[in-house]
Amino acid sequence: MKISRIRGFRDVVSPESDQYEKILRTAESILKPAGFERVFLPILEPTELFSRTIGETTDIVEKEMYTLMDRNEESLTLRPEGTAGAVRAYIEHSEKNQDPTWKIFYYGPMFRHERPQKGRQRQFYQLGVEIFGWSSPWVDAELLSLLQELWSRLGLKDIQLRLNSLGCSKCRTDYRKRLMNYLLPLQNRLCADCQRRIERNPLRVFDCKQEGCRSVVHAAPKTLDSLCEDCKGHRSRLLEGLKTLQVSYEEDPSLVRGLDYYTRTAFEYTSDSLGAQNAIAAGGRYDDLVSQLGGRPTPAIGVAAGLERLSLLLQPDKKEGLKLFVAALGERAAQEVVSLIRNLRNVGISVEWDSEGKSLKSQMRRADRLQAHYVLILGDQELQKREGILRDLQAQTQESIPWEQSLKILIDKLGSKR
RNA sequence: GUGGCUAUGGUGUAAGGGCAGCACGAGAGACUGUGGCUCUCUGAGUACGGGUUCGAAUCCCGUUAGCCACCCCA
Repeated sequence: MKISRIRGFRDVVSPESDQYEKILRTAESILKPAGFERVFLPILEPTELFSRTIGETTDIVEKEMYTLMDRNEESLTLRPEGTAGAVRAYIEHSEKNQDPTWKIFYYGPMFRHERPQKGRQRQFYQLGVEIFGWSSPWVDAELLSLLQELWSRLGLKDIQLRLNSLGCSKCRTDYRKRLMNYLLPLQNRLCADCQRRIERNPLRVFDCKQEGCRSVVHAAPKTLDSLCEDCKGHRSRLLEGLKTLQVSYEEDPSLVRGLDYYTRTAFEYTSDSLGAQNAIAAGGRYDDLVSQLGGRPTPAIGVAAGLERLSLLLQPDKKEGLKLFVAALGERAAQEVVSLIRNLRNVGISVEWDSEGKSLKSQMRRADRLQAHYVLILGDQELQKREGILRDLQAQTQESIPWEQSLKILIDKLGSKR
């Protein structure tokens, strides 16, 4: 019986996988010089880690988590996002080595039980970046600047940065009160979903796309107006920093994030060419999260970028052609050829061959299809003469080379190119 | 989770109650040891399960999956 993949879980194969690689390589080349270390974090965590951090009333926790019982009756969950696990790791890590700062990035699968759509899978891949231990708005500005650099090096155009400040826990509760006071008398103008949201999570009303709700929200008090002096200062210094670093942005007071732990800076990168699933990366500051999970109070900021959405935006790269195809005719030729192939590969020259003993024509065809630059032909005649034929497929020329020196000759000829 | 649309070789498509065809790709050959162009041949398909009918790719129902919107979000 054929067993097929489960819904929303995909095999990421070439050329998409090549693009994931490219994104990761590029990100690494930007982040490493900025002092970030690459970490590998667990995919499975205690359920409580997510329910406590992301927010009990969020969609993610309420209905999208892959939760399972371990053999010892402990409830475990496949991580729906990366930050909670990173914070957990930070707490354990910083206890050990006394250093309150940590700059990390990681990459891996996340899991949410949503209805699949283009750019939305149940297992999806995120690149996460987290910075622990600094509260200065310069850190926010630098992170946004690194991201801008990443988009630009990946050749992405038309990426918008939307920015908001949600305030610290104090201004958030103040604001929440003001917002509820404003919304309650207007309840009947809101859709059913939003009426429920007022009590549970009034900020979410801002996300609603219903006509009635939008008009109500339009005149609603904004987070920006409720910021305390410190938060206002943080915001304005961040905006100055962005100016200095020439990071372009657009302020969006209605931007609230789907996770409850954000404080102060919240941001989202979107692209117009992705349809409804238009967010390619998002993040923000979460200054209370570390202490909330039992660590020493530590300010932090982070971002998550979705690889499938990024790769949808990337132009496909043309594949690098093969350097050498070895056409060995017969078993004896195969015996001669295999260690040469290994040695060439060991110095970084890409080599393929076909061990099925196909006809020369068939092997030449394959070499052509693989866009090989050269073909090395070894058959009975060549074995007799102890030489091989090296054909340059692009130049359409060929020459005989003495077999005993073939390794050296090939390395000379093919090694340094490109 | 809700609603809509869709499902034919590996890929892209035709047949709209009556013989499942075409193109590309793949494999072999024409060229007996040399790729690309050309030609020939070969393999490969109606997502799955029911129903209507003399007869179903085609009509109906269910399932599954994909896409789109909602929702949500990366």
